[in-house]
Amino acid sequence: MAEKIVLIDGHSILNRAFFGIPDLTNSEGLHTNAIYGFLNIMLKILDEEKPEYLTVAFDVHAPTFRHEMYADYKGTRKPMVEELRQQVPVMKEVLQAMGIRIIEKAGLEADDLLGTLSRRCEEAGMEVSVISGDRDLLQLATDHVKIRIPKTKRGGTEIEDYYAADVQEKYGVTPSEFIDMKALMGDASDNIPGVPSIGEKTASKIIAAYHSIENAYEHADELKPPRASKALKEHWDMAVMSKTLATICVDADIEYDISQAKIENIFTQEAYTLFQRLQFKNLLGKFDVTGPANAVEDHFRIIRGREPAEEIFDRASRAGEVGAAIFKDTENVLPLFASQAQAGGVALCFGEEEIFCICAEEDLTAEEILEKLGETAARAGSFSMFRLKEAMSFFTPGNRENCFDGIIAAYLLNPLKSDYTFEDVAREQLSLLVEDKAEDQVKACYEAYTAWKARPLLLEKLQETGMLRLFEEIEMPLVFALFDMEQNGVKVEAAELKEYGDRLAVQIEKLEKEIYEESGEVFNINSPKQLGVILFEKMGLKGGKKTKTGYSTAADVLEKLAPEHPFVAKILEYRQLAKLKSTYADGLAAFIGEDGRIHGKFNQTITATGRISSTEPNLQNIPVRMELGRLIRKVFVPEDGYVFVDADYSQIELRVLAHCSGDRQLIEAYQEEKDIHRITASQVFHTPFDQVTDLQRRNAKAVNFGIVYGISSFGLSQDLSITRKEASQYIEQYFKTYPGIKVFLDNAVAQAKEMGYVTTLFGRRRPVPELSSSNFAQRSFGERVAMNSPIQGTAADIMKIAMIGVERRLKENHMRSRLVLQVHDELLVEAHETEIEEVKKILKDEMEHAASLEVPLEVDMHTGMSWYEAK
DNA sequence: CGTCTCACG
DNA sequence: ACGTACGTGAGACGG
Repeated sequence: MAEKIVLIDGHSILNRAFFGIPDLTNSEGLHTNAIYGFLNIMLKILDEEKPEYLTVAFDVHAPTFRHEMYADYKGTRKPMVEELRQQVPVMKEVLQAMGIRIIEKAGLEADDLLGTLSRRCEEAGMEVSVISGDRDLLQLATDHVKIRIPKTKRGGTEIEDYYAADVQEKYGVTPSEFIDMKALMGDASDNIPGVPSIGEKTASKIIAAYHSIENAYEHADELKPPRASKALKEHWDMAVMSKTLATICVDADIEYDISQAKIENIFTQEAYTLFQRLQFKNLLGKFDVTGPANAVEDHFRIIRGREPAEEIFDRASRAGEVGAAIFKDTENVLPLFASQAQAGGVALCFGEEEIFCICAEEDLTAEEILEKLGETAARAGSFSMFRLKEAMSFFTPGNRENCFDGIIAAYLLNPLKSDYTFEDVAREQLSLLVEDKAEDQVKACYEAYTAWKARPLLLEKLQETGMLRLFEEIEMPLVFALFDMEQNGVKVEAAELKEYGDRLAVQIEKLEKEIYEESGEVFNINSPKQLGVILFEKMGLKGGKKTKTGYSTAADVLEKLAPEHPFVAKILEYRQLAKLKSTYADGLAAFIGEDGRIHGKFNQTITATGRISSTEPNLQNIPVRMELGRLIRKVFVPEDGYVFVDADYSQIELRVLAHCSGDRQLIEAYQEEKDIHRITASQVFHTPFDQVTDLQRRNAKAVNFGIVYGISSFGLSQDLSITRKEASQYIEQYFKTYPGIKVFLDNAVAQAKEMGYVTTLFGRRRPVPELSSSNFAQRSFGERVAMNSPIQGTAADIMKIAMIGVERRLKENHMRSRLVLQVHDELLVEAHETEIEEVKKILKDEMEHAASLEVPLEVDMHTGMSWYEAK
């Protein structure tokens, strides 16, 4: 059987993949979608065809022979968008790593390379497949040269195949006649002019009848549509030129040694490393990874019984470094209570070949195993796990100082991911692939091994990125502070909450009735779609469309209509009440535990900036701005014998900005310790401090906020309901007043552009991949992120330091008071009534001294018998 | 499961 | 001409 070669049109397939696949970026901010798509297409074809040889052709971006001849027509090629351009060299790197032959030659287009190679290979008796997205190449089709055009459709790529006969069938002309057809009809995408007024239909008819433009020209008078006849005679020179442009060269002078195109193993170690960097997870499965992968499978042992288990724990304790994982008992759990599954045992690793799975049995219960685990943690040199905070609901590590959480490390190294798993860490740090199907015990062994093995690597990366101290001194201690806070929970009066909900229900029902009556029909007020139709069609209000699915009924739209239309005001009120009832009254009630407290989760690996997030329920968005909503805070109460002490930072972000920018004016303004917005207004509007009007102050405040968010004239104009021009003037004035701020913000963007990330005062990094986008909106977003993240992130760092300090002091002094909530710039402590003054002192002290800035950190504090009172 | 809306800092 | 204020989470709707 004849040997096979596959020839790929590099740029064309890369281009196809780029536009066919949604944007992907790796953690370095490198766009990868085109490379990913290219590889998928290539692998699919290799799989199908199993060729002996493979070569990828690229254009060299210099004017080529054919370009030069008719520079006017071929000169204006659109520049490639940045996201695609940056992928080209990486694509070549990938191919090289896979040992795939690349061919490119200055002065030749990929088409010509492909044409020449396909001809030569065919002559050498081979079967040739040419892969391209470009139909131009159809002219190369023969009985042994197959042109394959991939189409990215939903649900995979389909490939259209063309031998010479297929071209004939589909287009009614032979492959070589295809050139003549192009010469007549032209091709806008390739800047081939063609003959005016001749399109695809006419060209096809003419060439089918006369086979070449030369022959057609000789019979020009007979040509069917008289218009075409005239055009061809008048524009014969265009036709000739177009034919030259459209003809792919098949005898270019290139050196090509077929033996270099031989396909060896393309899944090389080098390629694996590169794929990892590009984060092509599902392509990694195609590699045959040997080595570390077997460490776990080959060496783990299942330990049953008390004595052997105790021996392992003992050996682990004496080992310097220990990795551990807890696995669930899947056998003795009713499916209904799966979420409350008990531990089935633990896996331990303390050496390359020391991997053990210790299972609970009758003579050794899970409780005992977990207790031993805590003791082992206390005695080991280092103790590594994943999701330590979650694991701590099963056991108590005897020492918090030597603990390591690989998930937290992974988060710091790339805070943009939506989830973090030990499998990802194993793959990224150890090139270790964990089988999805592995049973729980085996998975736990992998997890323990990964915890043990990846720890030094992760620490080294944290060191390299300047985040080791952040990790060791802030994030790891915070794990325990958050754990304690979750365990503490916050007391919520269930009965009062229900009463509040009932009161809302009455009002909601009343409003509902009125709304149905006034609109003349019963509809779902909660459905923006239905509501939009009622308001803007049935009732004919003006205030046009906005969203893709219909009319916008967002509050800011409705608020503009409300003064004129009491009906709209009722909708807004209904919305407000419905939200309070469903999200807060009913929503919170569902989370009250048997101890009368809500134990929400405080998550450490969610936000891109370093803030903590709160879920199940979200306790960081309990209403406060509107009185009716604020009332909910009355049900958050301290235990008998306790009082709430609430402490919040005053304008921490602006103070961070003052410090980080070093702007003398703003720093001095803060050292005055007066109303900062008024000072800003006074300086920006050149008005004496005590003559600043309310409007001026309000505007200055909005600008201050805007600066923190990464100011844009559009955003500010929206916020203040002014024109963009006015907003621009405010911003300009602001920057004139505080020139240091402008320099700081510009620097942040510049640094992000250069390095690809921004940092906080404590070294926390946030990558900003959006800055390399060619899309204006995306890029602008990146700029705002670059301005905002260092500020928001530094404030988050400071609060974390404060929390750790507060927790530490409360514990050190053996106090009964406890931290129950964190709301970004606010801490809520449930203080024992004998400890109130001490708690206040600790809060003030730890919060104000969490960081030493050029401006003082100020804390406002209140006490009360509910969160409502204490705020 | 994506979109819209809205609660917080 | 475009189309955004930064960071979150949850509930409701509707395909």
